[in-house]
Amino acid sequence: MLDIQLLRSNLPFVVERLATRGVTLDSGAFETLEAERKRLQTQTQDLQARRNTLSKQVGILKSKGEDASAVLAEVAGLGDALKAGEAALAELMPRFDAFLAGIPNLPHESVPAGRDESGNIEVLRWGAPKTIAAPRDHVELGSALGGLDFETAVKISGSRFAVMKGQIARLHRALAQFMLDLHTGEHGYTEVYVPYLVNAESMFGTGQLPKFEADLFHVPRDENEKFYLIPTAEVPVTNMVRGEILDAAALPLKFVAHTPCFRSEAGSYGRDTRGMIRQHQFDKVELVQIVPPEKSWQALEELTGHAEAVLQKLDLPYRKMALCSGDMGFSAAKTYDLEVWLPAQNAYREISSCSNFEAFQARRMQTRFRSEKSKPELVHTLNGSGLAIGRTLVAVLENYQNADGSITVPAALRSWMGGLEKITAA
RNA sequence: GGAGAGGUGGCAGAGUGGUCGAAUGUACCUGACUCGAAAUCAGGCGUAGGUGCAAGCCUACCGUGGGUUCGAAUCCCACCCUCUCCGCCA
Repeated sequence: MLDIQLLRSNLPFVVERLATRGVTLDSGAFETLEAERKRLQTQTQDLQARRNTLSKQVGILKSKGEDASAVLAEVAGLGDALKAGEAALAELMPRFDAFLAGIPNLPHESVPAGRDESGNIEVLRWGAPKTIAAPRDHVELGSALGGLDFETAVKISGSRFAVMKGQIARLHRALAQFMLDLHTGEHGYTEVYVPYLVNAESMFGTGQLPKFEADLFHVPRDENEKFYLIPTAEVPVTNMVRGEILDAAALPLKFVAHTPCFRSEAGSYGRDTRGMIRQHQFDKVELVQIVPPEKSWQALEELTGHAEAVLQKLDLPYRKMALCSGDMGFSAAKTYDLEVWLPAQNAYREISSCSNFEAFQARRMQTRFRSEKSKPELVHTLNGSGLAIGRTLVAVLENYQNADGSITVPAALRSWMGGLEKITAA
């Protein structure tokens, strides 16, 4: 959520920054809402103040045993105007809040302008893709090794799910273990285990609701309430601090979590239908940081570096992209995507997304910290995949394939694979 | 699933219709005393919003949402959560 004060004091600036995202803010609608809000609120609060004063007088008069009927008559005269004002406010404020909640974050000044992904800027390229003659894709490799089975997954659930078996399943698990140990051991993150079903307030806090309900899976709880399956650990982990006023000395908070992620992938029916690239369920190791505002830009660089370290230790070629204004997510002020080399696609594909949300999520969550003596101040939040495990598995299979269809186990993973150096057909 | 108890400020804990945003204790901040500290004493100390150049003034908030009333932390209704006991369960 944007700072309401910023919209009031500098609406043209907000309009201009949002335009770089391809978003047109209806400034006329805002000005109308704001004028109405101001009129109703001041008027209603004046009436409330009058009523409170008179009601106090009633109490004083009655305690003295005096007649209060004149005051009671006056306060009765306020009744209708007061009720009408309160009702009008109660009707207006949700519309006002909904308008505000639907506005995406403003891109940071360092974000390149652009309409779509073609405007993204490559800021770094690491590692040289190996030359692989006639590379096979992960579906072919995994199936031949007896470790990837999409047909069975279709029977159990439907499309966009996978079954893994044997050493491939173990490799998948090894990747998660490796990433968790790296981030906790070398990057200073605290491992957390969190719920996979969350409430609507949490989804609102990180910005998935109200705009992106269609991308989420829902689980009914009772007639009035439902849970949402998390689309990323960002949601439960970041919301751990929702509504909190943190001690300044406790910052930064750095959490890492390994969770499954569930996405309905509404609106992407034709894309990446083959293999494990785009699934309804996938595992991810997520990095989350809660930091003081002045530290967040440095933290974004560090956090992205932590995700890059995973790729480097696995010796997987990748490039780092600065997303342009038009390609960023709703809540982000700036995002780096890491894209890993996939030989069979002859392309770099997204494997991590690292963002600084500045105070956008913190304001929705009301997460603040108390710097010495001053008023509570909103924190900044960041997160990034470190990494998406399903896609990392794909990258390992395709980049480490051998001519005979076997897979060399990357050196960094062998201690989690019982020392195994090569995966061959069972 | 059944029975009971309870949700009030950072924490503990009063308050059951009226100058209550809320006693008291504790923690914390400032000052006094002290060579310094402890102890003691005095003062301060919730959040959000509105308005104002500012000092300030005003509004809302006692789990959440409704209701009764001139007036609700307090009364009524619904819901949520926590704890204890029983049952079941990994």
